[in-house]
Amino acid sequence: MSQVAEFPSTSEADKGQPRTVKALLIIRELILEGALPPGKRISELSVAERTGISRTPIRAALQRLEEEGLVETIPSGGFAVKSFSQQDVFDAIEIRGTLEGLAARLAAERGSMARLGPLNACLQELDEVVESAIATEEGFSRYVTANARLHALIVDMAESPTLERQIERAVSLPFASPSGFVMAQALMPESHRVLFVAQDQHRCVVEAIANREGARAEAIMQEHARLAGRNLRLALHHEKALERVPGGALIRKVR
Amino acid sequence: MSQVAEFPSTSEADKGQPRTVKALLIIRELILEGALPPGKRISELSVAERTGISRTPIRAALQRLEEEGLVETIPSGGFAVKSFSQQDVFDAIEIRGTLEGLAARLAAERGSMARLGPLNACLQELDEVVESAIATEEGFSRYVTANARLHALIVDMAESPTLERQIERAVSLPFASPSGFVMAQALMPESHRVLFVAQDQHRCVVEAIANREGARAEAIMQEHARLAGRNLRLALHHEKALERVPGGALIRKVR
DNA sequence: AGTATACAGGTTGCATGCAGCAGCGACGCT
DNA sequence: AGCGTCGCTGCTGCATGCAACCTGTATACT
Repeated sequence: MSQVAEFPSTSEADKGQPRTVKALLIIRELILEGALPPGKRISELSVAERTGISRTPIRAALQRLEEEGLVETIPSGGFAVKSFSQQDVFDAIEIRGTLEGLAARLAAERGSMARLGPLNACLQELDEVVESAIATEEGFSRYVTANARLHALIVDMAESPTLERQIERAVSLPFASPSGFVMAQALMPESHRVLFVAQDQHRCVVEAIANREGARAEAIMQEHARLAGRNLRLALHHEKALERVPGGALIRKVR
Repeated sequence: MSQVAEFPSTSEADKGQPRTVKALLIIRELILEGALPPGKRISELSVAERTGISRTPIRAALQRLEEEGLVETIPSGGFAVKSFSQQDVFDAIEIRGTLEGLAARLAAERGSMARLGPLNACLQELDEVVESAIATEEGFSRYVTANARLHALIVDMAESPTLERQIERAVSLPFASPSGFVMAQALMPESHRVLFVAQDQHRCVVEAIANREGARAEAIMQEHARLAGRNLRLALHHEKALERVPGGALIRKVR
């Protein structure tokens, strides 16, 4: 895990990025893949050596990661990898559901119906993935992409930059993201059917938005998020599955 | 506006603070009081000169302010003061209401009833302020303090650090805070009675929490936040009142 | 006259030096 | 032997130097 010269999969399109962004991506990746264990202090110098970037941008990246919630400051100075109780994760999911619910309601109340086109297209793509290719690894991958896009489209339709920012932040805890547990589901046959339920909710929420049924859209979206909570509960009993959850290593086994 | 040697009211207890925190407080104050007009680029060097702090901590403070949402990055580099449409402000208030509503529901569902003591004490203090001293300037000030404490106690009772963080962030836009418009109300007689309504909602939400009526607590808290929206609407017609809203200078007159 | 170009000033992004502090280990004292 | 104290090492927080970049202006050319 401690290759000295090379660093994780941030290979593509790193060249033009400013150093700070590069450092942010690298450190986030290191944390999520578990290379930096929770609770451990992150030495600026060691990261600087491993990445060839000087301490200044690394420091900046760590500050941003603290805002994201992945690291925390140590009273005596510096930063440490944060860890999360299971309750924390459930709460994060509930928060996302609440905010996405608000987005869905606003989309229903004030969204421009012109946006329904892309939404429906996205729905249809998800349908195809769920119906046909869901058994394959690549199918899950496609599902994750399309699922993320659908959620983004709904948030867009709310037309509230403030809300968008807030949701972005809520989702920056990766296991709270809409796609957080999908890849884990590939390993848990008993949760395959959850995808059908999820897709049904997708259809219902879009229908509710189209009908300007704000309260309904909100309620569905909240319940939709709770599916992730159920998957988390399942994954907590599957060691292998939890490994596939981004940032799963940060979840404390004992609460 | 450009006093060279001195800076705003950050006089008390600055000595022991690290430079970064000091810079953060100073810059935030400069923005909120309107010394740095919205849209204007914040020159690191000029702030450094005005504060006597070097560029490094100033830069760090600006990054944090960007996360808070008070400044934004300029594509060509550096930071600028952000401005907000009226819709942005309403949305920010709605988001706070949603999150505080979630907090109230969680407090009702899983909060420890031992926490009701301080809550009721706080309620009583608010009662006294509202009944007697509300006509005076100092009365409003006391109201702001106690109101902030009540809101904080409710959030505490939800016992969710994640949610607490998220609410902290939502409230970092100062005009979205529970106390954002209270000081403005002092200047708007027609909104005095709003305080009675607000206090009634305080009582009701605590009662709902005590009875473990989660849905009721959530709904009341959401509606409670919308009072701030009504005050905003009033304040937008009172030039003087808007001046008393922290960060009021950042709200664009035209949407 | 209008436009394009080149130059200059200022500003950021980054690297690095330095001082101060916290943590840790070893040594001496009781 | 146990405990307290001293010294050291490594680290962070901050200051500053430097190069690249963007912007704005003035000039020259069409």
